[in-house]
Amino acid sequence: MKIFTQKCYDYLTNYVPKGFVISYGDLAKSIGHKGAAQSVGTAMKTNPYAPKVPCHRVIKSDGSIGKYLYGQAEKIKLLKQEGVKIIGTKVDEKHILKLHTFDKNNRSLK
DNA sequence: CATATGACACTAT
DNA sequence: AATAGTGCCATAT
Repeated sequence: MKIFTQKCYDYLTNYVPKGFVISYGDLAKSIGHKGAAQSVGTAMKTNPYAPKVPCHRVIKSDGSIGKYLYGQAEKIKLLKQEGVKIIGTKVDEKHILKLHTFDKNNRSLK
């Protein structure tokens, strides 16, 4: 059982491909720490493995960019380079990785 | 060991 | 729709 921070890096490097992003909250859930969204951010910050881990592919649940070690502008730049569309201040939904969630009728949401 | 902090999320205005 | 208030939780101090 790896520590939280380690799992974050592991998940990012192995499950978040170039051209896609995931929210802090969903990342937390994905590694089994539901509710620890803010902690994910803390982890990214305290362990600047810079380009080593694609921490620029983590955004807020409302689609907005969030912060970045080298500044939000840099984060946006990197994402664009990877082919992610930015609409105004938010990331295009098509590039956001979501958990397999369902609505009340048990139909998967897109 | 106890408190504070912050790359967040959710709800109610 | 946009903003403010409240809750969360792993780390840092």
